[in-house]
Amino acid sequence: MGNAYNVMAATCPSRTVLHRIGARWTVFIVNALDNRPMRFTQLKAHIRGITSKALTETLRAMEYDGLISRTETPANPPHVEYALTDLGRSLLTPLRAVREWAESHVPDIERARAQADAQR
Amino acid sequence: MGNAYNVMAATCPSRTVLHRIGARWTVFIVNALDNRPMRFTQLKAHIRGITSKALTETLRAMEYDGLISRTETPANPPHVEYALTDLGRSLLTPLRAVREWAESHVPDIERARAQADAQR
DNA sequence: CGGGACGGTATAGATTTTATACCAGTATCT
DNA sequence: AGATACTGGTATAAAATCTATACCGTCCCG
Repeated sequence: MGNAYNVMAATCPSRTVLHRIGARWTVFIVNALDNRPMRFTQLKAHIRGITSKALTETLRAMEYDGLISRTETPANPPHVEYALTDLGRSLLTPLRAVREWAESHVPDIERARAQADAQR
Repeated sequence: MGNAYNVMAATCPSRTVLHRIGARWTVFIVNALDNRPMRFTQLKAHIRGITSKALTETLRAMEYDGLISRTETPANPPHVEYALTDLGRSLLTPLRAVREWAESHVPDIERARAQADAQR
């Protein structure tokens, strides 16, 4: 019982989905919201190096896709919380694995690069 | 015993790694080489919509990072085979999960988008 | 009144991706 | 012999995306 979608097909909707979840900052936001909701400035501080614009745009796209919820509490200073939805939480499993792979294979990659550099 | 790397730090080497494995076409190539080596034109035909340039550059970067091997067999017409290395195969597990998530959650995402569109 | 926190926008420049064409070497067809 | 096709790519320019930097309005605190 495979499903009908195949990312290898240029026009398959799953490719759009893969493109979205593979976007530059999505993996960071999903991992950041892992176990707690976060506010805009918290996210910006936590994901070092992201600009407000990139954060805003990625959050908007993820909200549109139903991966996160945006909750505005009327108060001042303004209080806006972002949290993973159930759908977003289901994405956490694979994306956490990707993050963990990156963090645990740095030495392997550096070794491969050094070896490739030495070869020439 | 966590490791010393953290992708949330702007200058952590793991971020460079994450950036590389999150690059546009890496997930496609890793999944395509899943169970068999493939030649350039096979890959290009299998991953519908990729251009020669994107394929060449992604393959070169992945080879540099030690994720794939490139084997040129002296024959004509030219015969060049790309295959996952052990390191690349270890990346297959998380990236296959990402691909599968994309393929299996298309209806959820489409539903969320339709609902967001309806709301305005 | 001055200054800061919050949740962002605006604008322009840099980088990356895509589209389109083209190439050299060999083999095969006519 | 000449035309054609397949392989594994390059070259070039245009289009899309990402980053850097500055700035905003509202409110509160002192």
